[in-house]
Amino acid sequence: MNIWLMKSEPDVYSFDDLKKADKRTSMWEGVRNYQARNFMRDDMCKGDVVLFYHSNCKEPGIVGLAEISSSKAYPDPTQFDKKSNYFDPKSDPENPRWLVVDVRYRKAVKRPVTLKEIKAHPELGKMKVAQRGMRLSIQPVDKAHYDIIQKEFWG
DNA sequence: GCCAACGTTGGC
DNA sequence: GCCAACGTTGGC
Repeated sequence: MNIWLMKSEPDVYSFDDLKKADKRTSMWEGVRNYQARNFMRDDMCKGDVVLFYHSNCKEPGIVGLAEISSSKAYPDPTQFDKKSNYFDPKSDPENPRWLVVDVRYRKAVKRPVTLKEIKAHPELGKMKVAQRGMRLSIQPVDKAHYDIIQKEFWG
């Protein structure tokens, strides 16, 4: 089982939005970065754990736990939707460039694990998300880091 | 709102 | 294939 950190801007799609979604599940649409796409395509498995991270907001940090609920990645419909912000005219419908997975809500944290705390923590500070200039929106998480978060924040 | 860091694009 | 210019991300 893999563990992932997935970023979302709460103004665009928050952890609460996922909770309120039909079946508490949503397509993770709009990924337009090849490295992140490749994680979805090559490495994600149904049941993988997801740390849901709020970015570009007042208090960035991990706000909840989710899981991958599709058995594999599949084409992102928004790439072909001219009205979508995620429309990509260069993507060929015969060979779609961008993929999604389904993500299902699991539970909220007792309190958010803020980026500030992550950076200040001797171990968690080593997480990718804490590193300077780290913009990747889907990141693998070490089990050791997940265990710490689980112990200290889900208790 | 600022701006550093990064990924992508496109001319050459 | 190089690299400058550009657009985006995302913390602050």
